[in-house]
Amino acid sequence: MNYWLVKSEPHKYSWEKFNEDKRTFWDGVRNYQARNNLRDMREGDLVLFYHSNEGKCVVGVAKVVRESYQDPTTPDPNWVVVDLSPVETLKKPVTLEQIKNESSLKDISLIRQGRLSVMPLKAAEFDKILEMGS
DNA sequence: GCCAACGTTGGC
DNA sequence: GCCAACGTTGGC
Repeated sequence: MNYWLVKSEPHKYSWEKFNEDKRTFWDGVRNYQARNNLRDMREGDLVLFYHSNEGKCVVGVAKVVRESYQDPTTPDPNWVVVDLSPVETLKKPVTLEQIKNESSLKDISLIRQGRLSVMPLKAAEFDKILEMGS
């Protein structure tokens, strides 16, 4: 079981919309490192959902329901998507500021590599953020 | 809206 | 294969 964090701008695709849809394919990744992370996702892996720009907080947990396949929005075979479904909404969103202030989370990619939109998390980091959000 | 960070592209 | 130019992301 692996853990991940994905970013979405809420006005582009929000957690609320995701919960209405119940399932979505995660498209729009056009960065090789993020793409490689998508390809490493396995069915059942858990994924934190982060709102960038507006909110700047982790708002919920999703899970991988279909492993990577050709991005249906482009014929370019370089790009893939995965299918995700919502699992639960955090009682309290965990803000970027809280994460920055938490010493055990200072090494996560969200902070160290701000522009990456799909990143792996260690189990301890994932658990810590869930704990902060409950 | 600005700008820093950083990935990508293309000329040499 | 280096590196300057350029584009994109995302925090502020």
